[in-house]
Amino acid sequence: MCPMDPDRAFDTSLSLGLGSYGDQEDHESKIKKPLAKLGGNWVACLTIGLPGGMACGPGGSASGDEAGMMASGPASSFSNSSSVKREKAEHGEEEAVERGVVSPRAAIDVEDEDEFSPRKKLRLSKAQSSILEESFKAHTTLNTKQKHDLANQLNLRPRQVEVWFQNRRARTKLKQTEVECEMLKKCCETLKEENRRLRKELQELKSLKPTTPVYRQVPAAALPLCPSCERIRHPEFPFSNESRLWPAHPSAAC
DNA sequence: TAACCAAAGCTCTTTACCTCA
DNA sequence: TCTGAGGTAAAGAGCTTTGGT
Repeated sequence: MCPMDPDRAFDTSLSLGLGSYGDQEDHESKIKKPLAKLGGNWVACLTIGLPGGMACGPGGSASGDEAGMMASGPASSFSNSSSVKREKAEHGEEEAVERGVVSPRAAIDVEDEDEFSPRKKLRLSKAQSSILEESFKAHTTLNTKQKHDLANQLNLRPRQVEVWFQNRRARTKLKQTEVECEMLKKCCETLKEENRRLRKELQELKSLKPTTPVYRQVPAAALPLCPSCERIRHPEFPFSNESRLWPAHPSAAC
């Protein structure tokens, strides 16, 4: 599989009998790629299946007053020093923000981009995550205008919104893969059971009519095929040696 | 019209940080 | 208090598409 070829990669993972994608295409995305199809039924199911507000992560330290949080600016914060950690541990994140120990994200980004280390880990507030989730439900990819609008609304950088959507698509795809894996496992079990049942049936038929040639009871689909032309093996010599396996075969390769 | 190039955007993978049991 | 696992924001590599020249 070529990881850099989304088409092929996606075909490999999705062509295994699910076939229930919606026709929804993200018309605002200029790339009509398979991932855009994830905006269809499967994504909808997965999204609904996730617990509400899950995307805000395990932090959950918010008091639940989301309106208040949004009104006072993003509660997202960085832990850039041990003193900040201590402050947050002792007084809670919101209080740290209020006390100015943890700066609002927007102020850091816009005004002092280079003040902190390159890896700036933030945690989105519940309100921010909720809005992003709602937006993701509407469209799994964003055009430039949508990205900037959302960034303004959430007081984030457009790049952060972009990254969030990238990660969100990745999570969706991962979930989807897990769902498919489970379905394939079940399918495999069903086929195994069917195989056992047919074998048992075959044994019973054999015991009833021991003189009947076996090949007449075997469905065509179960007969061996020529690897080059895929013709069914000649019924007159079902168990003959290799030189007589394909007596009427037109190909010299066999 | 074809070839080239740069920018933008995407996926995939990895890294770093945070939280929790 | 320490630690490992899990979740997730962010970064980097590489690819594709698109628009300009």
